[in-house]
Order: sequence, then structure tokens, then C-alpha cells
Amino acid sequence: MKSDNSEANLAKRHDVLKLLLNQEGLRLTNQRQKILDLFTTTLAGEHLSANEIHHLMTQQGETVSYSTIYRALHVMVELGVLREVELAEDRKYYELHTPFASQHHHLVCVHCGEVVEFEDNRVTKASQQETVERGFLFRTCQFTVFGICQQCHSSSYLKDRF
Amino acid sequence: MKSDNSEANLAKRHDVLKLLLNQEGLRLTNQRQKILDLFTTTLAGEHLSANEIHHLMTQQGETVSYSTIYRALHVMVELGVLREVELAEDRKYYELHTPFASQHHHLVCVHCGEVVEFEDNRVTKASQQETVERGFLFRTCQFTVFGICQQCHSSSYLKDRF
DNA sequence: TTGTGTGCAAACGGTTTGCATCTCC
DNA sequence: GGAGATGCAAACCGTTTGCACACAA
Repeated sequence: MKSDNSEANLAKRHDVLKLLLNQEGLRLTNQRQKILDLFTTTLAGEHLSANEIHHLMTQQGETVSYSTIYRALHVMVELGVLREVELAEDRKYYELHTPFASQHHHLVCVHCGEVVEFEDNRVTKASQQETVERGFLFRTCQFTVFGICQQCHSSSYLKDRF
Repeated sequence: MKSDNSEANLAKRHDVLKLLLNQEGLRLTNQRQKILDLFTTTLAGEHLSANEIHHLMTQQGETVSYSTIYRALHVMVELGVLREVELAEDRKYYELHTPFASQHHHLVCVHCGEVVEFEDNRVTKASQQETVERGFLFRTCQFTVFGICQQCHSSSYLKDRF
């Protein structure tokens, strides 16, 4: 799921972003670049919330306001660079969108919040087929499975509840 | 997807709810009853938000506060009578949970918001299998497909955007 | 009778917006 | 130079909470 983060590739991603932005009359700014970088260079960069982005940026000595973060996220979703994912918490998460990342789904532990990504052809096929059968044009899909991970169910969690 | 709404069945559902509530030391109140009824008697009752519930209740001449609605929804989710679904808007939707309703997924039109329910064995199987393979205990899953419905893509929508 | 539920109003928290200022093309 | 981007602070809006009162068991 992780991308190649050589300097050359970072630069390439910046170029792609700039191109996409300029096509729409929008501009590549320092902040938008840095925000995109977080998704490709950070260890936990697979799914980031506005909050986490703000935190990471601050940690790196960058200053960005929440308004800029939210506006940047919206623009990049609009351009198809990022996509929004619902991981059941009360906030929105974002991740690189295809073709920047491969199609995948999420398995979330409802106890500790751990997120595992997986691919499954059956799901991908089903989404396309069900869409077409009902006369819809396919846009995107989200498949999230909720469960309890091994660590949590071997720890005291279950004893508390059952 | 729709349930039988004869008076006998409404009464039966009230009994089930009461039983479940009382098991936890909770009470069946007029409001909780009426809120559950909306999911089984209303035309659009398949997926309701707190807002819609408030609106429908007011329309029926009932008065319920938002706090009561939210508290009732949480209780019923906890009891397994309802489940939360994310349909991409910024609010939460609720629907009858299995075994009160069958397992199904959602196809949402990103333009007009129409929601179509469907069942697909492949998806159901995939969710179970992927969960087990990763050592998780399966709890629940959500599969939402986003697209554009026939009406919307044959209307002016696309002309605006492309 | 008593612990649970309700309504009200105020608080909360993530997200959005108006406006003055700054910056990329 | 001018359209677009940023930061700040305030607004927004769905949801939650504290408290006094009401009601199911």
C-alpha cells in the first residue's frame, strides 16, 4: 500500500499535483505540497484526519491553519488525488486515491481502532456489477468491516463485556 | 426489506423491545416505542436520521426532543435493534438491524441522494473470510457504493460538470 | 418509591466561512 | 496585476450533557 518515497518520486508527485491544479486554474502552494507529502512519507500516513495532519505539520515545524487543511483536502478529493474514508469515528479520514494507491478496503478493530487494509476481488467485482445492473454510473465504493482484533479479544476486553 | 406492519406485529415488536430493555434494567417508554415504529411503518423508514425522526414525529403530532431521540437511538443500537449506517452525508443514519431486517448493502446516488438496497453473497462471504484470516472476531460490516443514478445522468447534471 | 427517562438550554467538537492580507501564475 | 490561497476568529450544525422534573416498574 505504501508508495516509493525517493526524492525523485516526491518531486514527480508534486508535478502531478501541480498539473491537476493548474488544469482547474488552481495553484500549487507550499501547504498543499506538504499536506500531500504527509500521505506518502509518514509512517501512519495511510489514513489521516485533519487533526492528525495539523499535528504532524506542527511537529515538523510547519504552521498551517485548519481552514487551509480542510480546503486543501477538499481540493485534492475533487481532483481525485485523495479520497474520504469513514472509519467509524466521528471525524473524516483521507487517504491517497487510485491510481495513486491501489483499490482496497478496511478492517477496523472496534476496540483499539487498529486498521488493516485488504484487497478482495469479489468485493470489487460486486460493486461494479451491482451498480451497472441498477443503471447507475459507478463512482467509488467503501467497504469497511468491523471486528475485534486478536490482541483485544485475548486481552481483558471481553471479560469486561461478557 | 420492508416488514409486516399489522397491528399484531407492531405489538409484537413492542414486546421484543420491552423485553430487551428490561433485561438491561431499562424501560419501554412511549417515545422509544414511537421511534421504533417509524422504522417499520414509515414509507421512507428504511434509513432515518435524527433530524428526519424529529420531523416525522412532529408531523404526527408527537413531541420529542432531540436529546431523547439521540438517547433512544443509542440504546437501540446497543440492544442490537438498530444499526448505524454511513451514507456519506454529514449525519448518521439508522436502520433496523438483523434479525429485524435482512443483511444488505447500499448503492447511493451522489447527486440526488437516492439509496438502493441490495444483497450480494460475495460481499457477505468476503467480509467473514477476510476477518477470520486476520484473526479478528467479526462484528459487522458496511458496504456502500457511490454512483450516479439513471435519472441524474440523463438529466442536466452531467452537462453542468463535464 | 426509586431509579430511569425526558425536555430544556447550554456546551461540545469537527468543519466551514467572511474578511483582510499574502502569494503564485 | 489579479485571481486564487492563507490565517484568524467567529459562525455552523449535528450531537452530547447537566440538571430539574416526570414517569415506568
